[in-house]
Amino acid sequence: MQISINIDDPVPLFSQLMTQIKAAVVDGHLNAGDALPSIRQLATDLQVNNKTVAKAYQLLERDSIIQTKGYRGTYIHPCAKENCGVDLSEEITRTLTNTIAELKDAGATDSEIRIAFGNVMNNRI
Amino acid sequence: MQISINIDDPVPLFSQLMTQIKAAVVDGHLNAGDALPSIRQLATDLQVNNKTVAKAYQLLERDSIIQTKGYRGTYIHPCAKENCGVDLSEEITRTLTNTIAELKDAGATDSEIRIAFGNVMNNRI
DNA sequence: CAATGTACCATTTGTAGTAAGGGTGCAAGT
DNA sequence: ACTTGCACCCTTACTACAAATGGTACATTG
Repeated sequence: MQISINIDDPVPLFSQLMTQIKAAVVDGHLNAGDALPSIRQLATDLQVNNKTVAKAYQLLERDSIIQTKGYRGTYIHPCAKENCGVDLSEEITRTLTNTIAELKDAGATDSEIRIAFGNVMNNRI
Repeated sequence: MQISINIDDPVPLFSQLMTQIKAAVVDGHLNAGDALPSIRQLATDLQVNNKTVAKAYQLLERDSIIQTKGYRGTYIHPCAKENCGVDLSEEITRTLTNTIAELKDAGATDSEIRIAFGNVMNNRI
């Protein structure tokens, strides 16, 4: 598995990581059950912080692309290939687009929507 | 009509203005058809910028609390009293609360929701 | 003990948005 | 001429957040 990180790329490092691991899965370079390097290992190899790799791994696990087994390491999820097609962030964008369109139709200002959004996200309702 | 602005109040000036005008409407101090001071006039009286008053007036007109008739001045909307009960910002908050709850149930991260929201609001879809 | 994922503390940098102010100009009606 | 609302320009604070980094510590298993 070859992973390369480009610091000059405006795409966040953790996002580059996720993209490349997903790509390796769909290409077949990584298959169900394959072991991934540990967080510390990969972070050292790529010269990035542990937490950057940890973040990518966390999101990949949430998307069921990988499986972390605690002290036993991290492996490719049995259903990784199928789950690569499911892009949660696209779903989020679609849902929000619809909701925001509704609000604007109702006469809401961009600013008002932003303020209300901030309040909801911070539980200051 | 008495309007007082408190600069030390964390509530934005334009928001204080809106609140007080609405209050005057429900109290009966301002009735349908009554004339409001012009933007420049009120701004001078309260020692605030024209644009601050203009912003309050714009939002009040959108909420059908007042009616601006161009060069002829600004007046209380015929249905002002009824429309004071309709708080659009509450509606916005309710709608967003529901949508965001759905997204979180689906496994979305706060950060992801924020990013997606920002993209949608800026048409960078 | 070594390695694993994970959780917490913290910081810095850059970006984006609100709120408010200052200014200048324009079309429309009196 | 004068006033009206409204449209742009630009600037200043302030706040919130993302991204990344640093360090320390934990329980677990081999």
